[in-house]
Amino acid sequence: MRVTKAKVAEHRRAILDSASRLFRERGFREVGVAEIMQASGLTHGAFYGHFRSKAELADHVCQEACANGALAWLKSASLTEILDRYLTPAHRDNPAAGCALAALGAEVARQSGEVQKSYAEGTGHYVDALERHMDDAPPEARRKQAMAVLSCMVGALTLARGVASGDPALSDAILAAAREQLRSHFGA
Amino acid sequence: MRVTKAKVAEHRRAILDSASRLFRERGFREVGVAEIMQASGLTHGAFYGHFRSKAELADHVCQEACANGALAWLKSASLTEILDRYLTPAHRDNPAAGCALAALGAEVARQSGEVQKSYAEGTGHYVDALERHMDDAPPEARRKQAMAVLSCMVGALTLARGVASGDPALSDAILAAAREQLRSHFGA
DNA sequence: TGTACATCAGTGAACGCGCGTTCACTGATGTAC
DNA sequence: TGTACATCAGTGAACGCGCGTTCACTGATGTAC
Repeated sequence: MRVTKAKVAEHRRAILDSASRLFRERGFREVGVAEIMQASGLTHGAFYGHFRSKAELADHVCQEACANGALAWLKSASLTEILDRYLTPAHRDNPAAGCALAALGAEVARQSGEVQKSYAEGTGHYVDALERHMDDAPPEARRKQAMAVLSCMVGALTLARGVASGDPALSDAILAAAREQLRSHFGA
Repeated sequence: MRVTKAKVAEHRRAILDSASRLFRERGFREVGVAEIMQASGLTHGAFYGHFRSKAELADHVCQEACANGALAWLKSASLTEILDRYLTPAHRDNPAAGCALAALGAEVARQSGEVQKSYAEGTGHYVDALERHMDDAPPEARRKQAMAVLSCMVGALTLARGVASGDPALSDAILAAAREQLRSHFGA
């Protein structure tokens, strides 16, 4: 049955949000259209009224997740605050609501050119945001420091997630070590 | 037709090697049994004479790739040599022959407990190997430094791969920045 | 403001393809005598 | 060492399930008068 224009927009938003969470949690391939629609409170077939294909949905999700992210917060918070929020067991254990760069990084390389563009732009923005916090360094070194800091953050989260079940203590230790090292080398 | 025992072992090795390359290059889900067998010079159906399932193959591949890796080399090389080999466009562009921690990290969390154990052990060994190179630090700090260095290496490679098509210059810059920062902070 | 009708978002079932897995068969290997 | 036979790795086709996609249908929405 037909539905209010407002409802249509609401449904589209619900699909994007469900997909964003599910994709970050389990990856593109492991999540089906049927599951996304169920999580959005709609039926399987309604999907194609909103998107042309699953790939198109993946494009939109990546663009939103990578481009927007928590950029405003990244710019206003201090580096210590950023590290204390990013490098935690809570973030590790909840990829669905976490950093898209870390969650989707490996899969992005196999997606469309659009997605890769979005991911690259998102990464660039993250570097920009971190660059502002590299206080005690000559200007031309700040960007390099920001890239190294972001690499360490993403890598620590990735490794911590990979070993979370197999060696929980190591997982916690990696997060703590990265946090400590980054703070002592780049912190205020 | 039946085949020499030596040939059987050779075929099993070929399957493991093909799968190891293909999985690192495109991920577990994106690579089919048929493709692995074709790359191994055998037919589709012969697979199940060697492994009980695709999941069992994934287990074995992870164990080999994560546990063994290039550990001997990691221990004998200097930190500068390690960084100069790991953080390069060549490594970025050839995941099939590259670091399993970086290539499989995101997917390992969705694999069996066996695989996760292997990944955790592999990560532990990498940390051990790097720890030896943290010369100018008190012993209790070396392990933390090693974990941060490994995080930065894996994260830089992941990010560089993610943005490789979307922003090639940024991709090269990330590798160079991580290499430079790690060398200046931890190098000999 | 009311009424009549065209539009179209959502439904639920069906389709078709790909992929993991199975199986009857083949013929070379390895073994028993 | 030779011969006869059982074993079994590999073949190629088929099966069946899951998933992305399509479609005829429904009935509420929004519009034209």
